[in-house]
Amino acid sequence: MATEKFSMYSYLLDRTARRVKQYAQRRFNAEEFDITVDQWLILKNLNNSNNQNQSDLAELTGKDHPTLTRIVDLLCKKGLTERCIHPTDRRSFTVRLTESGKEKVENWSPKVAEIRTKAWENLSEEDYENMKRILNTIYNNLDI
Amino acid sequence: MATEKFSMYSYLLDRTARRVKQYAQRRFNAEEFDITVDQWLILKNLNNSNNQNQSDLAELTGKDHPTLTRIVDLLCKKGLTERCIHPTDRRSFTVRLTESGKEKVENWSPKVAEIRTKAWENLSEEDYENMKRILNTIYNNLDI
DNA sequence: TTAATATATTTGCCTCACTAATTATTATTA
DNA sequence: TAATAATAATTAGTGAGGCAAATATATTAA
Repeated sequence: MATEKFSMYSYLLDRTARRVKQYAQRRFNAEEFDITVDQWLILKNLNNSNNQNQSDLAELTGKDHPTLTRIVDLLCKKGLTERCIHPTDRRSFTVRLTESGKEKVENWSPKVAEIRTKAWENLSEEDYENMKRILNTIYNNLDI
Repeated sequence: MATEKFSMYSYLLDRTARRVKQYAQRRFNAEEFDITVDQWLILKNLNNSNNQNQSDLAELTGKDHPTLTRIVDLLCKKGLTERCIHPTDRRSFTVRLTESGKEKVENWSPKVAEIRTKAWENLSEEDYENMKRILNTIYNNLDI
């Protein structure tokens, strides 16, 4: 593809991703959800497969290790998750939802899904599939 | 659109935007470009329309004001831009490229364009247009 | 003209991303 | 087994984004 002409995508991607996060965060705040969107991502993943070690959890959620460490710190401080010693590897922790964390995920999942839906007004399922394909292609093109 | 099923876009958007930025930043670093991708965005915009005040520049680049202030601080510290007093409004500064800043933009623009192109392997112009449309629609759907 | 309001920029505080380096532990190999 | 390498998690430093509040100056209205 030509060069200069196609440089704007990084700007569009960046600002759209930021707005998507910002919009969700404001809705979270307005509902006094008391959690960040990144923290929610971790909770939601733990709800699907609890008791992950941090490395796997980082991989699953696309966070790097230092970032994941800090997010888990914050979640533990809020009493939503806890670190447990790994049965066979003393370098590792597994992270699991507390009761309070489970409740949070269950009570809020529908609301979050509704908030997320807003972005797709005026767009079709085909758009959604196209977008998924394009984003994944870009992601893989830039494999590190 | 249905709910839960369509919630993954925020994750895909976020991780793709991050990888796009990360890839460019690593290439910048490898070339000893000595600048961040966000700083480059500001320089590039100034090159198109020099002597913007900070508010307009923030609007143009999609940065919020505090962030723009800090990026301009760093660019000034590097001697690539300078703040000039606004002729008629003493609250404002205009920002302009120094000679060194202009050189930087001119010398590096082709390289940056080449770096940016990498993301579009295996994708068509139609994909590009679709993606632009979808991202802009999402952006406007979440108008703040 | 004075008072109230609006605007441009900056500062402080918190969260997150990326890199490099550190610590503790486990696995490998000489 | 002893030395080396690899892995899991953390810490430190820098850049950036978001929000709220502060400062200085302009604009508007009473």
